[in-house]
Amino acid sequence: MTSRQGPEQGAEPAGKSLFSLQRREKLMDELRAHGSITVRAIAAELGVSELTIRRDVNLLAVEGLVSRVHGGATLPSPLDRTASMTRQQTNRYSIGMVVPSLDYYWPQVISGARAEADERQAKILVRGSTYDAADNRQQVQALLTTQNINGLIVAPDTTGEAGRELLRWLNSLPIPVVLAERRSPIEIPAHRLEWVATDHAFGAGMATRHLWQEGHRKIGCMTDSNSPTSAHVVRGWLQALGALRIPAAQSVNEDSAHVPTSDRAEHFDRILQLCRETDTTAMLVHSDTQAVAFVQHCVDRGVDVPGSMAVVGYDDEVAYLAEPAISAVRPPKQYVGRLAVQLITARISEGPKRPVHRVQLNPDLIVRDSSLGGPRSSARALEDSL
Amino acid sequence: MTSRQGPEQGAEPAGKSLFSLQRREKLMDELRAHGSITVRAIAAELGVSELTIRRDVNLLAVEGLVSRVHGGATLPSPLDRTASMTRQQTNRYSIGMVVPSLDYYWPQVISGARAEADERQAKILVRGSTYDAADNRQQVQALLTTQNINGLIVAPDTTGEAGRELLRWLNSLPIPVVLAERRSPIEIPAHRLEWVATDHAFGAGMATRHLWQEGHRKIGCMTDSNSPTSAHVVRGWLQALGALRIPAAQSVNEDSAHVPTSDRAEHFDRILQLCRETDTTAMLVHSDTQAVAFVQHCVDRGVDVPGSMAVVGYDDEVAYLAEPAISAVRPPKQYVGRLAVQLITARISEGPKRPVHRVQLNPDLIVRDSSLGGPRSSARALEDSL
DNA sequence: GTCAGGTTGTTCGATCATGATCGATTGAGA
DNA sequence: TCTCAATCGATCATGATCGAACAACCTGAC
Repeated sequence: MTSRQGPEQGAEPAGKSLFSLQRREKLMDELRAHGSITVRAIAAELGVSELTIRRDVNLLAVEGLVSRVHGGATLPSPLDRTASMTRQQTNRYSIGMVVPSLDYYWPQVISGARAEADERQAKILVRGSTYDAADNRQQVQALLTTQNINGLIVAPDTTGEAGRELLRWLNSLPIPVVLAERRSPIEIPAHRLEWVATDHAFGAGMATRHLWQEGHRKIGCMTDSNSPTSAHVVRGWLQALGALRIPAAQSVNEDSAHVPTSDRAEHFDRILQLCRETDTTAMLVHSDTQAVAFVQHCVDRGVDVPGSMAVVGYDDEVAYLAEPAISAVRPPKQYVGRLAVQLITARISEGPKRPVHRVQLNPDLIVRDSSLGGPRSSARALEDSL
Repeated sequence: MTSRQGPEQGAEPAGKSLFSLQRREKLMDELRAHGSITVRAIAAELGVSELTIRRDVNLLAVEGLVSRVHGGATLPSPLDRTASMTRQQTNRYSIGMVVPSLDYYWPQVISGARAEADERQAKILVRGSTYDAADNRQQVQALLTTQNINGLIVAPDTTGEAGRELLRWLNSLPIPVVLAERRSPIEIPAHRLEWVATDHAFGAGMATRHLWQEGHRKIGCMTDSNSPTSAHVVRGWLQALGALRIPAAQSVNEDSAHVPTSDRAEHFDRILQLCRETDTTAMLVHSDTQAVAFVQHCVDRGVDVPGSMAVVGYDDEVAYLAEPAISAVRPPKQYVGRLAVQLITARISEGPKRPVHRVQLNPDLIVRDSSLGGPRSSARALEDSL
């Protein structure tokens, strides 16, 4: 509603008179930028009398937003004895949240975010989107224009030129932005973006090492390149193979992204065939739903799990439902949501002086039956069973 | 983010006068960093009379925030009978902290950690060590056996086999461990180690891009391979060169680690010579102390800074002291300490269910005079001046 | 037009922060 | 234990800053 001028008011000290609210905003900006202000300097800069500024400072001090000192004000300091003891104000922020899916993975992230927001008396406004940059932007835009939000948590598509452009745009928004389960590239244009993401490469590595420790010496990987997670899983798997001195070139690495459900059985048969040919006795399967289907297929084909084919799923939504129950890597989804809210609220209250935070969380490995015991009678069993 | 900052800012002696509250905060910072202060030193540093400092100390002593001693003040000691008995209940946690240096870089990290610990009613026990794995271990061992600590913050040597072994040992300790300004490798044996570290590569990249934007097209790098930071600085610099399409192979990249002070002038002359030969008009210099010496040398040799040689220092301890004042990358040291304490206390109270956190913080670029304006008359001026 | 309510500016005595002086006190070394 | 230099605190002077009271101004409602 109020049209703001440029970042610096520039040449007109006494130009358009600001409303008191804008004055106080400006004052807080200066304060956050420099850590302190003098009444005199601000009064001169805004072209108002010092008394007016003093009144503003008093007002802000009552709200606990600044500490009054003789001659000016500083950021609230614990040394400030006059600080009101009623710390927890009606500090309610509105935080927008745009996630690419409302039925897979993200509900738990949202739940974590909501829990944290409750504790901080903030409100979360969620919008579902897709895994597509254009739609991401549309949803964010909708939040920005229809709601009055103080910060944004978003899990955008970061791939391709559209993804990079989207990141640049997010980086330039006037409100703080935190990416969830996404990283900003090292490029400068996104230098303000903070993020919290699960270290999926670590998780994949952990799963691979677990299979190795159980006795498997050929470990394959089944991916779903539809998901942005898959690239990290493959990276972690390859890294682990390297560390374990397993030749990656001969390892089974199949993608199921574009296999229609009708061809799934055939697809799995081909993978089992590949495993037999390469003596592969264990598979890391991205998306546990896929893992459940794969284990089911193995059981149907008489392939013993885990005796002839050990399976670790990546992600842990339904892995426990299979028979046998599937070991799975479990990303700390609740914590991702919680942390995103923590980052955004801290950023809103501390301003740009706070350094940009980028957090990785390690997933857990939940060991169930599908990966225990090591290969039994090696590839023979698998061969016999077919 | 990049912030423009006048010459007066920070801790310079005769700079802008601070408010009393800020003085007291600064005083507490110093106190937390070093454990004690002298009235004289603080008075000199802040450019105020000793009486003023004494008054501040009295004030803080009345609030129980310091213990007065003859000539200065110390952190509140239980032996101090004058302390108001309004103290809260006993500390909830004791946190050990082992840092490789007590006079460079780390005091500010300690100060941040102590400040955060105060707010969480925890106690920090600091031990100075060296940049050597064996001594790191000894100091940690000493803390473990002589004190009853609930968690450990440590900045160990992570290089070589000794470093890896040390990390394995730290990972296996029965108490939570957080690394400060160090990362654990992707290796599994350190999978429980959490860390918080400045993204020095990002900082170096930011500095390089800043120089590029100022018009420099050949940007060199001077390192100090004694420091564990240097490798990251070089990495960030090279990355940025790549992104800016500056050929790295022909770029000046010199190390000053093993140059004795006596040969320094000669060493700098050689670097200037190299810059002339390669048309290099800007240098990123690791450790701002080195940058100060380098700028001094340039001025002595009649090389105009920033006209003929622009300089950005890495680290911002003394960069503002040079003439001209040196632009510098400033790591968020206070925040590193704060965050380390946050991580360790959260880990202690939430237990192993909490996922492993690994946090990177971005440094700031403080732009001063030594890098502004771009190359003037290119390499000619540099050549003429020699 | 007028009046109420809000915001801003001016004046001036009160208050505050700081430094200088100078005895009183302290404590480390002889 | 003694001594002496360093440190401390009471007091005052000075200049800057603050706040109460009132005046001026703007705005919108009736």
